[in-house]
Amino acid sequence: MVFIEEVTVRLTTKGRYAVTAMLDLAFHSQVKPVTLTEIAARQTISLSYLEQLFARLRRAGMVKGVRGPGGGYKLCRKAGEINIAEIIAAVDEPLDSTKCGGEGNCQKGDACLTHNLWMGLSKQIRTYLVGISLADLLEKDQVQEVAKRQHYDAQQAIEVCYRPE
Amino acid sequence: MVFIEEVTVRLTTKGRYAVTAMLDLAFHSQVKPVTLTEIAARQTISLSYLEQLFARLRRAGMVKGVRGPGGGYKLCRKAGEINIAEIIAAVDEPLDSTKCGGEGNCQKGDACLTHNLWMGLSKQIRTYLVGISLADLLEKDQVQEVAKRQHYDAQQAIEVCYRPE
DNA sequence: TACTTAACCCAGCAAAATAGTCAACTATTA
DNA sequence: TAATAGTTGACTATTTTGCTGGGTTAAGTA
Repeated sequence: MVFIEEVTVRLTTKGRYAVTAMLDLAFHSQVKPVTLTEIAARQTISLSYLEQLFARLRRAGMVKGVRGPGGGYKLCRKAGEINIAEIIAAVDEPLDSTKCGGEGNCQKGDACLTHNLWMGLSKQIRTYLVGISLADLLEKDQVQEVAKRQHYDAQQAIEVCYRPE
Repeated sequence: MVFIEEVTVRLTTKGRYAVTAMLDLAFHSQVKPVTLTEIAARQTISLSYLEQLFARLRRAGMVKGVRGPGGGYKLCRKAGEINIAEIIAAVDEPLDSTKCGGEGNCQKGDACLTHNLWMGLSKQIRTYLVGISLADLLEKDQVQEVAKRQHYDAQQAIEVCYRPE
């Protein structure tokens, strides 16, 4: 299976709003749908801005809108099956970030070298965030464990070589 | 001991430029200082923008400028002692991110709950990035290969620019 | 000393992203 | 039918981004 991976992770206030809102939703929508008005009030985010964010989250298949009285938003999947990276990716524009798309025009190797280094790091960060779900965050105790485990894994992955002085 | 920790990590294009430039510097400044003009050319970042970024990196005590001919920038510390989180923190404005600074005005517990969840995650991400140094990135296997090839190119370029005495 | 180099500093500026308002719609429920 | 709440789009203000261009200052070199 081949994904066109979105390697570049941006972690802006926009993403923070989205994650915060999704956390709020995951926490409150277990009984009934949650209106954006409620989330807006609780998290002090403007309603219209939330509407924009949730339009994207909906198109990404992460939430479902229920119209009419008693309606609101609910999660399409379980909180454990929604990770942080996809929330951020849903609200952030792709912004391809590769000045030399793939290979082509980077004759000067140095540019591509550093470029690839950054892409590698970015991918690591992404992998890290993929490993954290909404449910992980809601169950605080687990979070710490998961975090430690993933930190270790990631470090292994890049073959850290700390030189003692 | 109490630190006023900068918990919120922003990962924007600005931070990417900074990390990319620092990687370039770490890679090339082992022999002599590297000019911003060189980095600008290699990484296709405007010189003036690099100047802004390096002004911050310098104030953060990560790089040192050497004036005059043969000058440029060099790292203040070893590449293994400079981590990604501090590079990003140096160029990004603090942007305190806490709407309820500490405790005060969050009577509604839900808001603070979600807020704390986010802060917890943000802190994890920060911890993750603190654990990755410039040296870690440079010491990846694939890098070394490319690096060897490029060392020749780089030398050529230097000999072209600077006439050997 | 004069010249060059390159860091350092600053004012401003266009484009983009951010965050939000307003208004009109549609689907659902009571 | 009326109220609710999602859906959509156009439009605005503010901030950030990335850059241009003009300097000044320190350190080498002829």
